[in-house]
Amino acid sequence: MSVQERKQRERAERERLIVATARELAEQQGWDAVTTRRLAERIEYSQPVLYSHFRGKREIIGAVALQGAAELATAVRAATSAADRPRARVVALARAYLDFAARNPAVYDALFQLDGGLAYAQEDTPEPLKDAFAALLETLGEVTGDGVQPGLFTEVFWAALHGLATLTRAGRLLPEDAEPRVELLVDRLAMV
Amino acid sequence: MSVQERKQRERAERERLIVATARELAEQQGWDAVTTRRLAERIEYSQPVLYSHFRGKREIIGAVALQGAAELATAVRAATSAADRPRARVVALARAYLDFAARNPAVYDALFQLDGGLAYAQEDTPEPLKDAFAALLETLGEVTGDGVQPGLFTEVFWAALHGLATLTRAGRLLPEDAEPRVELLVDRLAMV
DNA sequence: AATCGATCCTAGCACCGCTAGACAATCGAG
DNA sequence: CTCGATTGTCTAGCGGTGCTAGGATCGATT
Repeated sequence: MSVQERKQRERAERERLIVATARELAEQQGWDAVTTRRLAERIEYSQPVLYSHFRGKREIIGAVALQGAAELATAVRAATSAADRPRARVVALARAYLDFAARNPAVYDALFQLDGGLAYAQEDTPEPLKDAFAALLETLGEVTGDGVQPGLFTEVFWAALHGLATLTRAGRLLPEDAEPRVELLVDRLAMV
Repeated sequence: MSVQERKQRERAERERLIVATARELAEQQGWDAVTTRRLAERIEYSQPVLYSHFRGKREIIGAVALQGAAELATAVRAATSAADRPRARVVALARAYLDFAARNPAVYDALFQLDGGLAYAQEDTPEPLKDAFAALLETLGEVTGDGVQPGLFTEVFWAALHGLATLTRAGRLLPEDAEPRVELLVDRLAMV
């Protein structure tokens, strides 16, 4: 029995290695550089091994995305829990979100820009994604204002953050004015 | 002389054909399906002809993007000019923007999602892009509110719209609630 | 120790963006 | 009108991509 268990452990370990390597390579040189050949070479296995763990490249992207979603949720919760007043919590949330996107561009791309084959806003949405949204909802729910559904408010606030994150990263917005943009967004959207 | 002129005209015509075909193909089957081979086949020329008009595929995407920017600006101006009160203009702007993104997903991708090799937020930004931003600024400038730069406000509002557009298109937001999201966004962000 | 199943790799498919070089059509000079 | 030069286009091919079939090899079990 323990032989099989060891094999399973090694297999799981190798799968982690694949995801970590893909993520690392993507952060270093962009997702375009993450080819199955390069990835296989880095983990020191041949290409087909990748396909014994994942259906294809998109599933590898999806795995990185799920990892990122969990980290994003953690980062947001850590930032908001450190602030005591509602407005400060929202500001902290916004900063943490944009900071995460800026520091982990490849992961953010895997989450929201690339096709990782993940289902969103549905019944079978993976848990980490639902939880990341929940992390936003926890803080934004208390500044939603009257007559508005917290879920709807969170979607709009999230969309605004997402827009800022992607447009900034794509060079459409200059990063210098990031802070006043956050201030403006929070001042107007959040009912504090 | 007129022979050369005719050739130039034919060349320009063929260039339009390339851009139009690329756009059409992208809208029909997505940008992944826009390969140089398929594109060449559709315009009934060989691949290298494409490279006598554009440096490469990204420049073709860029050409579609510029076309889209001009149309977006037109659509926004048409929508806003049909409304008489400031709030109605902002709502019309938001609807027109999201509508454009929903109706021309491939063009919207070329503009903001893909790499078309275009410069943004800079000195040498192509005119259509600057003009599209100007179209937003014209309407949003009058609802910016005190103590805020219209440019900054426009960036934030635009980012929110962009976020809604992309997240909706990617299946991250359900399209059913689009209208209340717009209402919420305008109610909160615009100082009417 | 022999067997047999799991595991992995080599080799290759069809496709991608892009380009060198051959070829044909057209133009201008004599 | 002829002939060389120029312009335009195409065929063929390069190195790369994601992905997979099929053979080889290894190791656990009998």
